[in-house]
Amino acid sequence: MENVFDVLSLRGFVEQTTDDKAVHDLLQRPITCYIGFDPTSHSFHVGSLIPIMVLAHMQRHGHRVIALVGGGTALVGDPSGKTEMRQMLTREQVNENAEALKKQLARFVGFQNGQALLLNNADWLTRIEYIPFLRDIGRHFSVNRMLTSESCRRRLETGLSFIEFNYSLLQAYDYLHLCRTEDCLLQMGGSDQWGNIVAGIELVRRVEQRTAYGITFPLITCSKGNKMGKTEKGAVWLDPELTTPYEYYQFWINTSDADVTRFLSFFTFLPLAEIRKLPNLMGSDFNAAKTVLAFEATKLVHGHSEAENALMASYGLFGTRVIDPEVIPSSTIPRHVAGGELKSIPTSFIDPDRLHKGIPAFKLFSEVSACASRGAARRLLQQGGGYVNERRLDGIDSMITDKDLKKGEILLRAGKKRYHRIVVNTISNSRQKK
RNA sequence: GGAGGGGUUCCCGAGUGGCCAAAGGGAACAGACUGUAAAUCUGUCGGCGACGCCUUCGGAGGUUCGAAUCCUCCCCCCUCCA
Repeated sequence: MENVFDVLSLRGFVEQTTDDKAVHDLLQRPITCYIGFDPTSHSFHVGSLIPIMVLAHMQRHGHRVIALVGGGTALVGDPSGKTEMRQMLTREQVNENAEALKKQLARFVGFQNGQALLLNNADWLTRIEYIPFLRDIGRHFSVNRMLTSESCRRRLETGLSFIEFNYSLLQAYDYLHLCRTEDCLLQMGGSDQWGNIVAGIELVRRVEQRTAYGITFPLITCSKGNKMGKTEKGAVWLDPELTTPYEYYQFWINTSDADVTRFLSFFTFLPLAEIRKLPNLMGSDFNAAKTVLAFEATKLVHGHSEAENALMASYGLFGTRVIDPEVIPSSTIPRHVAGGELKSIPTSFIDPDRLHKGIPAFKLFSEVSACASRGAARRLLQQGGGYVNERRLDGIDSMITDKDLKKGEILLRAGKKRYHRIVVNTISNSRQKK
């Protein structure tokens, strides 16, 4: 079997390793590896996709993967990067979150038969006794050394509490623990975790006299250099309740040209050879590649049929695209469909009576949260960004009435690409808001 | 515990009695141009059926015709001293 390390490197996942050759050799045989995840939310967002994809690649290449939920470390706060101390969670919250995260993870990684584990470090960290910990673990850490670390130095300027300063000890202890109990010898993480990973490796060497390894991923940014995963509505979540499949699809299709091939290799399992073979993309050719990206990425998180719905809705709104069979042949994207079915775009229901009387457009836009507030909706209309059934509304006094109905629906558009569907409510009392 | 410096609208950061819903920048949004891209230019950027009203400048009171700005108490952060 192919060595994962080569796959990961070629796909751009590897930023740094503790020893390229040794890591490569290590991965020749099935091993156990882990990545830590933050359990402060009950859903991942796209920012966590890189580590998730790495776990998936690992497992696909026969390795056993551990997703470590930092329930214990979440009680402490990580000094690296963040300027603020992390908000602390109760164990119950962490457990709930961990359960939810596991479900999302299960779309990428199989947990059957122990081929993947989800562990919570609260299980061992909360049992630590202070004195033995100091004596057995603490002695191996040099404060001088810790102070020179990038993450500490930055925080020393703004202030760093002792509890945060200890974070890397706990992180290192996790590694030691997993090495002992699960024979885990590889930890991976974002580049901001480098220091913590190395600390763990050193602890393992000193205590167990074993050599452990580490890999870090690059921080994924858009080509513009800002962090990815944000839209006007905030973070892009994997949970369909927080970010619907349609919105998720839209997020990916709005990828910048410069990021498309990179994102295809990061966020899909499509063969690298095919991604590289994309016909030299020119101008609007990029859109075909983006469509594949959006479809595949949505399929991974929400399943094939949701991805197809999102695709159809997008075709209906933005025009159908025929995806050339030459473009990423392995993709299961439907290649010759006509769009139309809009049911997966954000939808609100409205009372027929209200519509009959007429509703000021700005009210309706804000009510269905196509705009953040009525003021924002007024601004939108003033600036010519409000549309009803693709007809631009002029003036802030525009009314929307049942004359605007088309087949019992009204299609609102805010700006260039934010659509919202209004459906007349036939069952009078189920007024729904989104 | 002592001395000093701070907490401003999403973020950074001006503002030290009325001209302040608060400079400037960033982010974001809209329009034009495009390809649901980028860059660029222009506009918007607390809430409200809105030439007015309401709520914001760490929290609570107070002085004043009038407070982000002055006073009192409290909370939090930073620096130095103990």
